[in-house]
Amino acid sequence: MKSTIKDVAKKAGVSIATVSLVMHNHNRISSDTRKKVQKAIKDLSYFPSRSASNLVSKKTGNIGFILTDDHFLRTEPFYTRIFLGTEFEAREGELYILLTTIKSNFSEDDPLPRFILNKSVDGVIIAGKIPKTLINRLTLSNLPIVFVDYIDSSGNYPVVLIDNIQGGILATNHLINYGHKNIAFIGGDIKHPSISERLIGYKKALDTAGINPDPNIISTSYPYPDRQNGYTSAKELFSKNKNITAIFACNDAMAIGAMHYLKDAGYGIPEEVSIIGFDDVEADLMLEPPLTTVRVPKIELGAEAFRLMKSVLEGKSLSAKKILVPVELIVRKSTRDLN
Amino acid sequence: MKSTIKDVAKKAGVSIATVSLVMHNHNRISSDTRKKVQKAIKDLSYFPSRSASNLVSKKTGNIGFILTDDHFLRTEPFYTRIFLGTEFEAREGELYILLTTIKSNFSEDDPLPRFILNKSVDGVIIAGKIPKTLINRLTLSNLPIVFVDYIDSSGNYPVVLIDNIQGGILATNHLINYGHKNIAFIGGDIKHPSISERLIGYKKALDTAGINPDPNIISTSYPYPDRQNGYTSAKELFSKNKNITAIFACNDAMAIGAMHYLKDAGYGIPEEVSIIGFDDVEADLMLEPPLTTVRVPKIELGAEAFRLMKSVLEGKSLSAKKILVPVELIVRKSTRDLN
DNA sequence: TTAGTTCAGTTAAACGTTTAACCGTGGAAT
DNA sequence: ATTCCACGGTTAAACGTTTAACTGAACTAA
Repeated sequence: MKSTIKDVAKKAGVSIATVSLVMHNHNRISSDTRKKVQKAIKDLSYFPSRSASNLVSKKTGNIGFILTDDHFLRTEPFYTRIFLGTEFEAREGELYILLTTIKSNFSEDDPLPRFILNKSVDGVIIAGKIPKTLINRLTLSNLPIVFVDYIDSSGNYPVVLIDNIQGGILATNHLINYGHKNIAFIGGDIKHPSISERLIGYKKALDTAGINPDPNIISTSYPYPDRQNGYTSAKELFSKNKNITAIFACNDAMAIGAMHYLKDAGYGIPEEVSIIGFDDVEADLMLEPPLTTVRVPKIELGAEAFRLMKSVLEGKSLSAKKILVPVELIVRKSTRDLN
Repeated sequence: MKSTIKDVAKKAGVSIATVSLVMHNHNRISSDTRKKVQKAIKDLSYFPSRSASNLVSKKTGNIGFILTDDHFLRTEPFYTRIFLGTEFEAREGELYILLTTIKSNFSEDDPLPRFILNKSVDGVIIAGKIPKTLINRLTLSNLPIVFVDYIDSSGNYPVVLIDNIQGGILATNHLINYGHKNIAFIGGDIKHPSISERLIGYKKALDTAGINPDPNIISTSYPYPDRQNGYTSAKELFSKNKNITAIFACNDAMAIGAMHYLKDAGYGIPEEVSIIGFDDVEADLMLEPPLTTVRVPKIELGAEAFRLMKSVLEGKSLSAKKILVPVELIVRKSTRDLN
């Protein structure tokens, strides 16, 4: 039923090698023959067998995509969007993406993803922060690895990152331009490189504006950046300093949590307190007021990671190329111009 | 570097056929030989090449998993959990899951998922409601199809479903047992089979309790079951009938929307109005009060779908087996006992 | 003793590609 | 006229499995 390269060759009256060469756009073939073959391919709706071609080319044709359970199931679809970007980009080509999750607390004894163990992938894309022990063990497999939105400090890997410093500056400058001076920072986990970079951006912007950042209004000690911790951080911040007029939260989930606190505490948003988030997730638009934020192009991040992986596989790319994806300020209603 | 079946054969001093037979637990092999071979396999950490074995067995070793973008990116991780269940279950075996999304408004002209086009899967799992036109076109490919949490009315396919009627009864009975009589129903889209079944359960429970359902407090005309529509439905319901003391919402997103309305309108939950949802998503616990709901075992649904697919592939299962997965009442704080 | 059967393992073909090496033809250069 | 080369295509080996058919040894039954 399913047609093979032989059927095509017979129908076009050429050898199977010719068909193969046509499939790969090899230029050894005259355009006459090429057309004949292409017609045959179309008529028989021929698709080459992946197994056969992988077998001889010693590729698997798959890319593994690793996420932690937490990230995959996150309420705000952030990493799922990144995955989707990778999938979209892969659709153009021959490679398939094998998605798997690992436990967030992946330990020394947990088995590696099976596509690593039985060598069913040509490379691995890792999205978001994952346990160090996994990275170490992955390295042993000698597979090309590309990181997205996270890079282990020690590692020298190709990576696609958000331009976090720029984002931090963008957000902070927006507030500064709106006349704010007491700008609180809600970071969540300072050990996360993205957060520390956004903090750098924040400080840099403050510095160029000649504002001295009050360490009391910087909160960076909550390990998990969710709504709950956004709420708690905001509460803590206001207990230390009542003069805060604006908050820069390092992701929208924490921003939403902080907004909840502000409402509970009776602060008007943005009349009394302005707030800006980071990520740009759907929920932002449902909020009252809609959240001003820094947009992270999630689909683009995933697509870029795939392209990077491809160029690594083709040997085109230097082994540790870093790509910084720019972010964009999205002004909505949660920040107020004091001028 | 990577060892092949030949290496194992040489090391164990047998033929490659013997190795293959051992790998497949064939009983033609003496336990002595078997042990020798297994040792060699382990020593060389041999894994058979998927390409090679797929090539000869004419399988792809992959299962496609199709979701709409909407479902994949849904704020409440419902279908992503189902996918994860499938992935978990697949991890035990040899099959890989290829996840892809299609546009929710998939039309006649949109291309089929590429794994269908180039025949890279042995079967397809479809989760959630997808456009009819996709189903029709999929059928032409002659691939085994398994549905999860949705079944096209016309179709006679193997399917894993939630026991929606039971769920409807469970939810409604809970409210009845708590002494409620004016129980509103928020369904979203009545054309969705799950919703119509839950409505059946609702009416059945009311009926056995001798309560006559007021058609005015049944809302089933919003196409998309999200928070927004939950809010709107509740508002509408209360504008028609002020005596409602309880709401059964067909998913937690709509329940959350309805809760928002209740709060905005000044109704105490559960003092004045009780509310029960359906699905059991993480967000439920964050709510104030935490939402009583009907738990859908999402991971289990996905796992069951995979098992069903496997048995279909092995020819074990009748072509149109239906599996009903039971649901469970989770009582939290959003419903009040009037007795 | 002989023929048949079972057991445990081997042989070899087949799966559908890719690609290095080869080949024949026609023209260009000498 | 001879040599060379470019062009356009073909041949055939190789990739790593699975499995039907085969083989040889040991045992059984008559």
